Amino acid sequence: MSKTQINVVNKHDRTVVLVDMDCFYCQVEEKLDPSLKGKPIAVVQYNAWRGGGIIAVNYAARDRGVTRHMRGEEAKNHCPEIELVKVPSVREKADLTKYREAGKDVASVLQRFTTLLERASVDEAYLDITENVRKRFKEMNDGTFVLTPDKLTNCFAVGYDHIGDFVQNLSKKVTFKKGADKVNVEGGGDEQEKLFTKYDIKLLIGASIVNEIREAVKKETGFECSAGIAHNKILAKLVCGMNKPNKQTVLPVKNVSLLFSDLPLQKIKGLGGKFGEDVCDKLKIKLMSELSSFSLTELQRTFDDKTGLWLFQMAQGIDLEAVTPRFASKSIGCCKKFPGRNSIKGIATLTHWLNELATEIVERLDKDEIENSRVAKQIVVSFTQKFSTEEVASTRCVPLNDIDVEKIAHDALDVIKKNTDVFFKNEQNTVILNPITLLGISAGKFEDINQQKRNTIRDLFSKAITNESTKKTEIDSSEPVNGPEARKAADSKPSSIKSFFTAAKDVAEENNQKNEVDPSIDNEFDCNSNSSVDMLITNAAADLKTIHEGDTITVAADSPPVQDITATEVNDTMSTFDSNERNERTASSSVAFPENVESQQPGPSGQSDYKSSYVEYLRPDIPDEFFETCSQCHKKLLTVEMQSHLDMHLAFQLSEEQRIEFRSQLKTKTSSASPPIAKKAKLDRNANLNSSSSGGSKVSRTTDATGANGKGVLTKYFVAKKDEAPESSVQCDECGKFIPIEGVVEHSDYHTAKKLQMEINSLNVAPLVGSAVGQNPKTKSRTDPSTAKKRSIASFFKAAN
DNA sequence: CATGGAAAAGAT
DNA sequence: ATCTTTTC
Repeated sequence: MSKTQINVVNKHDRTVVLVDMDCFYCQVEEKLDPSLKGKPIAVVQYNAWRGGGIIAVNYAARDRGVTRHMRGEEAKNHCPEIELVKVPSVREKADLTKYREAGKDVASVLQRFTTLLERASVDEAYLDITENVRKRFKEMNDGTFVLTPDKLTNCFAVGYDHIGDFVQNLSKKVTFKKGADKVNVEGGGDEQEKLFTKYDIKLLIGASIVNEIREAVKKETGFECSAGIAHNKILAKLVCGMNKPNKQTVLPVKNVSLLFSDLPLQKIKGLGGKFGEDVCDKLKIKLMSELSSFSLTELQRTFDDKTGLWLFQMAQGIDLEAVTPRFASKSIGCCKKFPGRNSIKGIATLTHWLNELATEIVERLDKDEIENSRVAKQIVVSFTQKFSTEEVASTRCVPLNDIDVEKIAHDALDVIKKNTDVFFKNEQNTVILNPITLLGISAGKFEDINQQKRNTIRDLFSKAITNESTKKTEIDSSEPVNGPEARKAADSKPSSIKSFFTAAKDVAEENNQKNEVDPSIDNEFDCNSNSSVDMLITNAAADLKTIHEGDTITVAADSPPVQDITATEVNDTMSTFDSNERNERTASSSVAFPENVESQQPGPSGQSDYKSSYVEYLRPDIPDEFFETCSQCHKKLLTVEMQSHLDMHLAFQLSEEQRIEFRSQLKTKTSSASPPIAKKAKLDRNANLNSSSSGGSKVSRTTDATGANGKGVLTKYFVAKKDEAPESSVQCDECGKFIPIEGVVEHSDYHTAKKLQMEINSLNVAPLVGSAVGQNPKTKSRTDPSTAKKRSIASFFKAAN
């Protein structure tokens, strides 16, 4: 961490987890056939040719040198006793259904821990557990949770031989002081280092949560997984692979540079392909550590604006990409290759395979409609043709209105034919001139079923409805559109919903009264801050070195639980957001959550509401004396984070200057003249950061145009909210946010819908399914062992605190 | 002819 | 809308 350290907005605020199932397909097969347990196995598809292609290898077989990328026969050579499990073929095509189902089971368990779950693939998911960490911290202060060594089994910390060393290291630096509003870090070291320590505590607490998550996954699905715990997605992902299987790894902030010091650049997600190679070539480097010796300007000159910034940040371990909640995939597709002699040369063959593919997607779309209350509106047909020596890939889209095999297959054939001037070779129009080597059909552009109903109704009566009712419609539709959540509820169980609302409101009003009697926030700082967390950590550190499975170690029994620690104090202690995102403090005791205010207004979709407010997911409240005013933007900032903030201004200024220069260069050239780089992969991450020029209000006066797009996101970062704390608010038990009393019903609506949807999905609630979508006997009833633990709907609205 | 199938996301 | 890249 030398001079190149430029800190951009809150790089350590979040606690992000990547959960990755260990050799997932193998585990699925082992679960289905327990006799395979303990044996070396590999999952293969199409075992006709050379034993089939291996798509998964369990650890017993890996120990014998078997790897992916081998054919079944080679695997047998390395490990004669290996069991090659064949993935089932349906319609002469590999059928991955059981793995998808198993993946859903796992994700359903994960989803119980946070709604901020993003499925990255069939066996991987990102979780943002920032909020869970905050809650647990509160529990630790309350004495309701004790961080014992057994909560960190199978847990590793990058840079330490043993997780206990990490804990020990932390506990030496951290104490809680009476009346202090935040973690007190002692000893030498600058503010930055103290901040790091604070962030490490979050990671440690996160690790204990992840341990429980993985335990739940194992208990309820039988599957084992590994996890990475860090402050962002890329690091979580990176670190997840470091200890496997059935282990988890946390990445302490200050050890990022240690990790990068010998890390091949290609290991970073997004740099594994041609682009990563290009970066290495152009910069003449191999390791991540070498990347950090380039300035932002250099990187932006060598690549483009966005890419340069991304690389620059990545070199510091910064990745600001949000965990975007998504359970269901955005597209459903299938494809099949027909290599070499297998290429499709006749229309009959083509028709046949299009029908096979169409059959599969229809099957999957039907199921998807029931599970996710949505219908695809578009089909994308992909096909590759052989033109003598060259393979030419094409994709064409066609609108999708009814989910019908014949129709889809026909449309697909149609669009393929239309693609080439001369499609047929012979006069009978039966032989294809350019044989087809790949066929694919994929469905996407999903629309919510309930949303569709609303739309039709609105269309039908558009002339008749008043402005008022239009507004109402939009409010109703403010649920996530892309996500699986928050659907179907209103139509499938209206009466219940209504009673929930009533109950919710009652509870909320009650709670609000309580709230007003509560001691004010300002008084909280007078209460005795306990040292329990410190003790817990210290003791845990000491014990961790010698613990064994099953040991029970009680710590902090001597620290009396402190009752008066409030959420606010916890927030402050964990200081989760950059101060320029904070609200002005108000005289009232309520904490302002502007995103809640926004969410009650008619807006686009719940999804985008979420996205734009995501940076405000946590909104702590901190007394004024901890703030300073930034000389650049005049925003109030945490003193402790001022230096980082100023660095950020500098970074943005630099990036803006680059951009202006780049634009003026562009204008002098003709648009058609594309530099050789143009063909390169341009990884565009962090649109929000890039557009942040508008945030530096001082800097970007000249180029306000960019602001139009980026403003919505950026203002969240840079503009302090003005409105603020509703007089009376109540904390939502679900998400921890403070809801103005008059908005409780709408807010509850959102959670209720989510929960209902989850129940409908994960339990076999036949009546609900039947009434919402046409009865379908094929409806899969996945059993959810968590049923017993599931909370009652009513409890969602239990009074906060 | 040979990992193959699948999905996301960005560029244009 | 189509093509490309990346990843598992």
